[in-house]
Amino acid sequence: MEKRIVFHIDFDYFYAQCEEIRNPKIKSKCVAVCIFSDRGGDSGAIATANYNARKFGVKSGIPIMLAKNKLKEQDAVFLPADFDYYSDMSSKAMEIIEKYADVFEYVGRDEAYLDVTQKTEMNIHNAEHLAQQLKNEIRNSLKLTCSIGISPNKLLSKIASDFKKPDGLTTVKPEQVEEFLSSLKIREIPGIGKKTEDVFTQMNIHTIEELRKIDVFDLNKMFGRKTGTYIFNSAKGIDGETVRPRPPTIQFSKIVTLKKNSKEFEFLRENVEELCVRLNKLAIENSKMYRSIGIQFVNEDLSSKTKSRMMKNPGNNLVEFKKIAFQLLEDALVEQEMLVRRIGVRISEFSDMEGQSDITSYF
DNA sequence: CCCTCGATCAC
DNA sequence: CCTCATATCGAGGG
Repeated sequence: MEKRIVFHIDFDYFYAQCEEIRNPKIKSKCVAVCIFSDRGGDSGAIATANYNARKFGVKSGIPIMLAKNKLKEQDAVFLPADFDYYSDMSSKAMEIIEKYADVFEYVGRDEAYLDVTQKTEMNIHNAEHLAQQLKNEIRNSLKLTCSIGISPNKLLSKIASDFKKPDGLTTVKPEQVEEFLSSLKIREIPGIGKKTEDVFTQMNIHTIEELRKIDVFDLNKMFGRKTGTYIFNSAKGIDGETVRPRPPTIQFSKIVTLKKNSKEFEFLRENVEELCVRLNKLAIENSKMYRSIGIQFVNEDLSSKTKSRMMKNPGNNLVEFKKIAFQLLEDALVEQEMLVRRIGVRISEFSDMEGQSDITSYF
């Protein structure tokens, strides 16, 4: 278990690339894949954009309206997200990728880790050759491009796959780790987002080289034991996480944007009910019972509030589910000042059904 | 040790 | 102008 060779594979601008594959005519244009909310009009956000669009500042997460404004002078297409199609494309690609791995870890529709230590006999040249073959095979069979990072661990490979995109291949050998990381922005470390970055900016810390100078005790004080230690190790490229198949999902959630902002119980109740129905169906499809139920408000100002409750016993009875969800809603509304923009429901603390779903069948 | 809740990340 | 879904951590209270 001493040394490893790990790949991180990332499909380039995945949803937008899928759309280009389906309709190559749009490849020369700006392509933005949109998630429209239930408000109508252009309310919603960008899921992904191709590189033509990114040149104009259009990226995932920004409002559709803003993206349209940025691209108003351009030849651009705005397409509604078609997740079934992307999932199908993803499955086909993952099927190919698995074959190249000793151990395969699915991370999401557009991401995976591979441990290839055995397959490459721990040889970097073999690894680079294998990665190139893999890129070729998925390009030839699906017309899909991806970027791959190769290194001794998951952390470095993830950073490396992001280093050169699209269609990149980046290797970080053990002796190159320090040099590779030094010049990078701390934001490149997965898990360091906007908030964490802001804290370091305040301290005039921008690069990983600068980050390395901070004491682990100080980091622990600032971010807590787990995160502090994680950041400390990451700055040195240290990561012991093994590549392994993903454990089963431990929660399901659904959230909707309300037709209008509101804090009226009856209106919110109807929306919650709909979400309960969909989630309960999902639980049953997956043979899961849940023990915890939660609701979430996203307020007008985008701040959020959650309420949750644990049941004595796991179950998946829709009537019980709704009763608890409505109660949580009522409780949450008591102190509620602001209008609610979006409302969500969550179930967790799963246990498997195992045929004990219907106790009457025992008699 | 268990529960609830907010914060953060990242998509 | 602001989607959707999941996971994780830590504080605070029992």
